[in-house]
Amino acid sequence: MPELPEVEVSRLGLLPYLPGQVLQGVSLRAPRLRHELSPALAERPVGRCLKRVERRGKYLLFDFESEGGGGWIILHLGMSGSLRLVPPGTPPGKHDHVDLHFPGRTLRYRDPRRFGTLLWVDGPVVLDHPLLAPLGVEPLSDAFDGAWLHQALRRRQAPIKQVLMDAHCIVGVGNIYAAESLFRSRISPLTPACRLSRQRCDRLAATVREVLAESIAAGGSSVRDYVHSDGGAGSFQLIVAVYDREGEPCQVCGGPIRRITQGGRSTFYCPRCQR
DNA sequence: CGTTACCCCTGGAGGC
DNA sequence: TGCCTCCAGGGGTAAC
Repeated sequence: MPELPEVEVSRLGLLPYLPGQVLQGVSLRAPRLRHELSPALAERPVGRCLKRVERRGKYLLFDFESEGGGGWIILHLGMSGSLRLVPPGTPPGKHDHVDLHFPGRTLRYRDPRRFGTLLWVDGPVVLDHPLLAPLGVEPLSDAFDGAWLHQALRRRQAPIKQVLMDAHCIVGVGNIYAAESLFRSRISPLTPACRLSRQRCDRLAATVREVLAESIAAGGSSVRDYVHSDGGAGSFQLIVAVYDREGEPCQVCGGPIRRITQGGRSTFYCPRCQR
C-alpha cells in the first residue's frame, strides 16, 4: 500500500519527463475509482501545459497552467494504485483505468482495488480543496518536530498508533511506517497520545522523519522511467523490524513480535521493547 | 471537538 | 485441485 515515500518516489520519477509537456488527451476506461470519474477530467486539462507535479500528504497534484486560470489534477493511489510511464499505444492491462497522453509518453494509472482518487479541479489554487484543506503537518517539513508533536497530542486520548496515522494530524504515515517508527522510538502503540512526554515526542518525531527519509532514499535510487508504487515487501529496501512479523523474534530482545488490532487495523510491535 | 462505524473493491489466504 | 467465504486496508463521510 503506497504511503508517503512511495508517493514521493513516484513524483520524483515523473519530474524528469512530464513538467513542460502539453497534455494531448486522456483515456478513461473505468466509470469510477473511489469516486466517479468525471468527464471534466477527460476534457478540461487537454491542450494545457503541465507546469509542476507537487505532493501534499499522499496526494499528487498536477498543476496545469493556462491563460484562463489553470487547474489541477488531484491523484491519490489508494491502496493498490500505481503509476508508470509507457510508450504510446501500449495495450492496457485489466486494471489500467486511466491514461494521460503526453508527447512520446503515456502516464498510466493502474489500480486493481480502485480505492484511488483522480479528479479535475478548476482554478489556480488547489490546497483549499475539501480533500486537502483539512490535512495535517508534513512530517518531512521543518514545522514537524518534538515540540510541535507534543503540542498536537495534548488533547488526544486515543492510542498513539492511531493518532500517528490520522492524516488530519500528520500526513503520510500509514500502517507500516507507524509501526516501524514506534518500534524505533521504543514507544508502545497502545500509549494514550496525550501521555507522551516531551522527550518521547522528540524521539518519535525524529524516528518518523528518519524512517520516511530512509524509505524515500532507498526507493529514489531505483527510479528510472518506470514509476514504482506497489509498496510490496522489500520494494524499498526499508529494513522492516516489526511490520507483518507476528511471532518472529524481535531484532533487539529476541522476544516474539505481537500483533493486535487497533481501530480495525493490524498493529505489530514488541511488547518487551516498546513501553 | 474527538472518536467510532461503515463503506468503497479485489486479490490472496484459508477452509472444506 | 477447485470452489467458496472471508477480509485487509486508506481515508472520507456520517453519526455518536
